[in-house]
Amino acid sequence: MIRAERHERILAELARRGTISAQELATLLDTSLATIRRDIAELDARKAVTRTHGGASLPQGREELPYDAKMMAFLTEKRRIGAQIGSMIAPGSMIGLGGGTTVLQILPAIRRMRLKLVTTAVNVALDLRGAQDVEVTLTGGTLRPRTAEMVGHIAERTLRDIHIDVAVIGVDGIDATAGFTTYDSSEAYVNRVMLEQAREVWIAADHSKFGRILPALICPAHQVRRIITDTGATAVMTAPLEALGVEVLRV
Amino acid sequence: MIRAERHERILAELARRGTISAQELATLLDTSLATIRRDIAELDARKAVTRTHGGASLPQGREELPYDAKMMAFLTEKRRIGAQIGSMIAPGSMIGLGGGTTVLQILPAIRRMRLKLVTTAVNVALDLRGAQDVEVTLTGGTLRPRTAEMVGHIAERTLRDIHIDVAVIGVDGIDATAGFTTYDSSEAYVNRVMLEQAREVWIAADHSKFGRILPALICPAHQVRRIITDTGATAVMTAPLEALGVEVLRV
DNA sequence: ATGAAATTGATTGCTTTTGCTCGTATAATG
DNA sequence: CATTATACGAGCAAAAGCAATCAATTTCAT
Repeated sequence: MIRAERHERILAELARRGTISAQELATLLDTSLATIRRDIAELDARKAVTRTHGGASLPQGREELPYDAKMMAFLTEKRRIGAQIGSMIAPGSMIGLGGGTTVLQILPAIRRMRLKLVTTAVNVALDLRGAQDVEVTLTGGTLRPRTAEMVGHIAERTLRDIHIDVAVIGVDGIDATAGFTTYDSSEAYVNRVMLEQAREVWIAADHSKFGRILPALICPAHQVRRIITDTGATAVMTAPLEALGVEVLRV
Repeated sequence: MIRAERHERILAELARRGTISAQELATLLDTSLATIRRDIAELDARKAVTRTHGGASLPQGREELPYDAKMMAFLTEKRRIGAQIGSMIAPGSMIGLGGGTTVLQILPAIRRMRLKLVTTAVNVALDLRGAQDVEVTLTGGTLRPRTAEMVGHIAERTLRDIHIDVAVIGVDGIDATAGFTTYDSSEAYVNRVMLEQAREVWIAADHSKFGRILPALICPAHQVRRIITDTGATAVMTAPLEALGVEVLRV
């Protein structure tokens, strides 16, 4: 039996049973324990299974949010930014939230507030599940695997029917002339729709985003009311934006 | 039997009975008391169970655990049901998935398939993020905290624009005359819309759901093509449904 | 066909897990 | 309250599982 076939059958057996011992697999697939262990190790390295003493089990579908390493960059700054934004949000208002690691840091500050909220980010929604007084609406749409954001015409249509008091989105690039940009154009487009539905637009971004220009335009600089960033943003970085009427808040 | 399996079966037994003695577990799992005690201690350390003199019981007081317990009840049966459903799904088809703990067990079987999929359940979507060949669409809508399902007119509108080959939903009650029912009427309604968009409707439910009638009707029995359940479902339970032309599959 | 590379299965020494025993602690019963 | 049965924890020896290595086999490209 070829390796790929063994792997398939191991996964199939696990899907059926949840856990299985190396012994059983060796019997089932009529091969040696050494080979089974190697297989399990490989599948484990690919995160397809979880290796345990004596066998393997299905990886726990932990509701883990899709960021880890990226989350580490400027985490403390992002936390401060998030807390600041939370404190500026009026209770009872309708908030639009995009995706991204910085936006995620707003959630601890608002989960005890009374709010209505619409989001394109699945992880935002999941995090706020359980927040008693936050009514969460998801836009729906096609799921983008990397960021867990929903995009496409479904998301757009949902947003077009909603009036948002404040939309808060994260961006990957901030530049006075190039505007606010990100990597993915479909995400950028959905964000733009959200902004168009909002009376007021805030950008949450740590200082590393200043001066960067990325392929997908979300919106030009003047459409944004304020940027909430950290104290690492120098006057040189922010002055061109302030000249365009964008308020920059450093926390 | 490997440790992970023992843990799972301890949790499953607890989910069903609420409390169990170490003695019984030792007999049930055919292992020594010492090992059972160690297992219980580990699960207790993880807060998955509460250790008591003589055995273990479900941890009380916390809000989330009923869901965990629901998940663990008949888990092995649900896994088999899920695997069976996965094997019956045609590659390339458009699948609609509802929420619920049984439906969740389908995911291991389909995450390596090439599929399009629409779901009302946020946790289904998040779980399938990363499945290379599965294109996931979320319906959007208002998030129900307890089940993480999306309901309301947004979900309905999204579904109305989608043609589904097979819709698979979990239910809480199965009764030939009362039909398929669940606790929450808004979830029931969204599920019904999904069924209406589907060429074929399958129900995934362990045998404990037979004979139960709950407040919210999803659809009458005859609208369903087949029920996939476990071997615990007796002929007495299933005959009235089969008389209505519903195929019942026991796995 | 031939040699290189990859895969497999067996062996060995080492680690983890398991089950047993015994003294102590806990709960139930009269 | 004292007694008794049961459960518990710790320590330890046996068993099971594991990593590393290596020889045999298969696969593949030339």
